[in-house]
Amino acid sequence: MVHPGHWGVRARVERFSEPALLLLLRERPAHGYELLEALPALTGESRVDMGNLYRVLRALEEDGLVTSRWEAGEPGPAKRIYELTTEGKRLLDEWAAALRRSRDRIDTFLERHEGR
Amino acid sequence: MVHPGHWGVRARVERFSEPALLLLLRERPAHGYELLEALPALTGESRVDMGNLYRVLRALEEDGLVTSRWEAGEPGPAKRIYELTTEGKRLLDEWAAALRRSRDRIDTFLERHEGR
DNA sequence: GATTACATGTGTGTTTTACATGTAGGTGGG
DNA sequence: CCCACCTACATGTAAAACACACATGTAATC
Repeated sequence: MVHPGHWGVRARVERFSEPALLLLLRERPAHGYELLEALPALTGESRVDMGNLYRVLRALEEDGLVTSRWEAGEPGPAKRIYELTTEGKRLLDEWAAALRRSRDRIDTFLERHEGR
Repeated sequence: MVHPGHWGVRARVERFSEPALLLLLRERPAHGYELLEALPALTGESRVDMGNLYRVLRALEEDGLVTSRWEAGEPGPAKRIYELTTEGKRLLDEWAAALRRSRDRIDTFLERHEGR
């Protein structure tokens, strides 16, 4: 976004949907589409990109941070249910720690901005 | 960073060096190298990339958010001194507002993470 | 006069994010 | 029954942001 005379500012945290995802999954197992609908409440974005969401979920699974199983039978297309592993919970805690540091940095900035 | 079994988390705010830059310039005009040394205290990063810093400065200037003048005479190489414009100050305030929202989102996340 | 430090840049590849599109089963209407 | 639409999962690709490496010139200092 640097240069088109536009300069829209959002102050997004990089890959914030990732810890949000992990937090939702710690609360209870869920399938992708469900997470897609629950995420905006946490991220503040109006919507989250599906493509990236599923990619992150698969990558998380590859590294053993979540597990998944196919849930058939119910009406509608088969759902892939994701569940957080112990490793995944550890990652979530790392994210929380990093986010705490990030928040403190923002606070420092804001205090300095108000002029103190 | 998604996929190589690595999952390093930093929770950086996107383009955070930009508002940091503007804040420093509001405090007083400065040249690039000076900003480079002052930035880590605000951003929390060990160092800031020069290339990107100068690119951001030029882009800001292109859009009238900062102005610059060459300062010769003094010992050492000529310095390009950057100064914040009124437009630039307005942008800084927008950033501050966005950062406040971002901090509140993080707080919401953290509270939900502690389980409340 | 070679080396080091200051100061300003450019070039290029990687990572992250956004946008567009594709597949496929189930549901309800005409 | 077949067409439109919804749910659910997935890939392709391009733009944005970022990091790493390199290039240039001036001046102090050894």
